[in-house]
Amino acid sequence: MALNTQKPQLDPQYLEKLQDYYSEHKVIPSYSVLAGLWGISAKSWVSECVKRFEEAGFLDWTPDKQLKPGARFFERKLADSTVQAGLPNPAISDGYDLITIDDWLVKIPSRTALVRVKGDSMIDAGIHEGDLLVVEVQPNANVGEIVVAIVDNEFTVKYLQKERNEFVLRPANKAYPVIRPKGRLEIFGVMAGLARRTR
Amino acid sequence: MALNTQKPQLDPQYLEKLQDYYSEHKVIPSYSVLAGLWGISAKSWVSECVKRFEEAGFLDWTPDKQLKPGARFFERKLADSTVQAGLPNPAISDGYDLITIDDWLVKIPSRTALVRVKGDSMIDAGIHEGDLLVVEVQPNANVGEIVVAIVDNEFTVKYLQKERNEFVLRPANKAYPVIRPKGRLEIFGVMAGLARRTR
DNA sequence: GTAGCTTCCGAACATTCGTTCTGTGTCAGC
DNA sequence: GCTGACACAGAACGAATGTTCGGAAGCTAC
Repeated sequence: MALNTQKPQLDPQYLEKLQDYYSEHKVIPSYSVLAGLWGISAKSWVSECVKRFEEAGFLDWTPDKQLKPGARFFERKLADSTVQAGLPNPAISDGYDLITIDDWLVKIPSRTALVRVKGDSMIDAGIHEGDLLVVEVQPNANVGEIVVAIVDNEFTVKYLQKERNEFVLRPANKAYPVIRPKGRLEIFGVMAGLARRTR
Repeated sequence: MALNTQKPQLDPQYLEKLQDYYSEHKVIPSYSVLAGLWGISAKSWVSECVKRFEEAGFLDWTPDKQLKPGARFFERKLADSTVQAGLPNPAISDGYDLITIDDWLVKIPSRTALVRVKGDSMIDAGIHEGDLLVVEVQPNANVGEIVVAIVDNEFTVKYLQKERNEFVLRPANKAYPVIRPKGRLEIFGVMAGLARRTR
């Protein structure tokens, strides 16, 4: 006997279609538009579905009672490589975790900044030009960490190292020289992750 | 004599308040809420201001005539990283503030999956073990693209290449061999980006 | 069978939406 | 002092919104 799941069913395709719509327009549509999007012809049924998505945490309401994305709206499925059984159909298998990329990358939102990477001086550390560096903003760092420092009023991403009791910035690319700052080394923050877009 | 600027004035504070509202709720509010937000007591005037923001490219309309963020909505005021003295406020990515990292990486949510990278066979492409690969799920790909293929019931990330009219999977690491699949090559999707956590 | 769910449709309805139109106060230019 | 912009307020109005309710199918269980 199957145990009572308690939760009413909700069509994952509905959520996907709404997510696609949102990612295109950056707005949640009205019930009548949603009806068209989902192939439903009764607003009353849309209302019911919305309620379920709300209870599941995918949708929410503004203080002004307008529909908005909920906490779990931006979750993505994480395909587990080991448990894959031949079938390329992702809809069926249950081997998915759901996570949001932002939550995974950013631990302390208030102290986190994003910096666009310029140049290829850190290529050997797998940091490419155009990457978005996730930086935890703090005024100091440990030797060996990848830091974002401010040199000549510009951001620089480098390894932090020590050389004869002085801090130096070492690139991860033999074509670039080690930077030995004259005065105090000004650190903007420490690398906590990165995001890259390739398509 | 000043030349006629043509463009009517529009209060930058209005835009900022709307951006703040949006970044909190991820939705554009109605005219009456906007009126409250802007300290205006006539919807007619809100309508006029919206028109101006629309003409300036900050707001736009969905095909269903709903108000939505325009192309320039996510622009940042130039708090440029290069001109910054001392402590910059989180000077982000070139003039643009992202809604979320997720939004930057994922274009079609319903066809996007995340795959955890195993091994270092793509290290020369800047793909490290443990990285989260953003994959657009599709059954075929172009030569030269980085694909996620299913080989022996496991996900493999490799370059897709052609060799004597046969598809092969080439790693980006000289220590690994080229994979020449026996039968049909089963492609799970194409790499669209990646996320890495280093801390 | 029939009883009880669940899924979905359709109409009715008050509320809210955005537009339009008129009116008021202020400032600039002549 | 008059005129014309411009920035806003306020009312009026049809259209669109989301909710409620009643009912028609379909499936399951007994």
